Amino acid sequence: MPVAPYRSDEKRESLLRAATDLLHEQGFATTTLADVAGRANVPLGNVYYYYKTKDALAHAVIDAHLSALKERFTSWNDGIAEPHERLRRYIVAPLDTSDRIAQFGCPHGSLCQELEKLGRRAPLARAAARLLTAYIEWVSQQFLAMGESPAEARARASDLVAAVQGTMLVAHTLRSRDVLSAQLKRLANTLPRSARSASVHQVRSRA
Amino acid sequence: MPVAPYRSDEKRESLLRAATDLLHEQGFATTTLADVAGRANVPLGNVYYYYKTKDALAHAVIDAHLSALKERFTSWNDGIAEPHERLRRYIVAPLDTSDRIAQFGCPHGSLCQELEKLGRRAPLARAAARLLTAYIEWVSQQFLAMGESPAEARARASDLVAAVQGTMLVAHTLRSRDVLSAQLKRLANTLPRSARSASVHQVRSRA
DNA sequence: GTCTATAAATTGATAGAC
DNA sequence: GTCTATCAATTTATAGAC
Repeated sequence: MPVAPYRSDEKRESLLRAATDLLHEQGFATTTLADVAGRANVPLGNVYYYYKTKDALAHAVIDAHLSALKERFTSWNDGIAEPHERLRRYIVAPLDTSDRIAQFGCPHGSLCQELEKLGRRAPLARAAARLLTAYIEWVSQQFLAMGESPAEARARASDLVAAVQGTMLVAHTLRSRDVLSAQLKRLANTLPRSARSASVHQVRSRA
Repeated sequence: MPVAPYRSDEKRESLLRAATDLLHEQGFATTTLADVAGRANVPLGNVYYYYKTKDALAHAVIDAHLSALKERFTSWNDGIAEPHERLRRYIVAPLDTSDRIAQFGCPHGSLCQELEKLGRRAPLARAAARLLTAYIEWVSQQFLAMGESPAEARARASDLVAAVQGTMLVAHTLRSRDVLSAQLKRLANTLPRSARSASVHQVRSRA
């Protein structure tokens, strides 16, 4: 589906990358469009040609996060046979960028939390919430594939996503990569290999 | 230690209460001093007589949260004999205000997350972080009293606080009191009654 | 101590030349 | 499509009368 970007799309994507990083590092409220323009090496006035409002830019960031998330899920579904092992990979995934997560928190979770506070901009909050629900749905599918009942799978998924998110919050607040690492590893060890007679190899290639 | 408030302290406390509620509902960045003044029925200009800056007001809110937290810990230490039961009470405590937590998230955790983003106002972030560390320290003491080793107690405490915080984030994002309730109850059920030969009745009256 | 202006700074967004 | 200049609104903070 994605084609080679046109010349003008490069600028759009440069702005999107700058905004993605800045929303992670500084949050939505603190990040000004001048910040974004500056990091992307684009004059302030030109930002509005690509994104009509600040909200539209944030919305694009969230959409990009969601797309990337779904690609990761598809990749895990296709590349890892055991749902148990997929979940383990999900849990330890933050270790790939542990320094940034210790410094700035989870790029998805912190967006969810902050945007919920922006009362009149409810659409943005709803969009960010889809990031968390995407996690929960995918994790739930893995527990289903491990033989859990639908209700149990949903509950376990919600618990697990909460534990991962909470871990990132604590590690970020403590600014400690070590806490993040140790805690995620403990969390991975609590994973059951299967529920009862788990029918593995069931979910493939659906994010 | 607390004495009867003077007349002028009433206004100060009214502002503090308004700010506390608004920081929970709208976050720091979204809440204007005009909002606070309005909710406290105080003219905008008068706010600055009691709190020199917005940061000073937020700092007072955090200090008040921390004091309230420590009182709660002391109350639990003194009123509940079993550390295991103290932890259960900690876990289900959010159910006392489940509606507000489902709507606005954890008043402590969301402050931590948001204030971390305000780069140049680092002192505020550090102050908010003390809320989370206060939880972790108290929980750690309970695990110690249950016979865990210091290292294990610290790890378990970090895990438990993360799980509770993550649960509030997920429930808030899903805006679901039911998710909050069910998930916290499951979490409470994972509590061990003791480690090995737990020497209970050890920690009392120290927050 | 209280309150009404209003200053000063920031920032989202636009106009309009090129 | 690009970029400079600027508007308009918001908001922290202060001045100064009472």
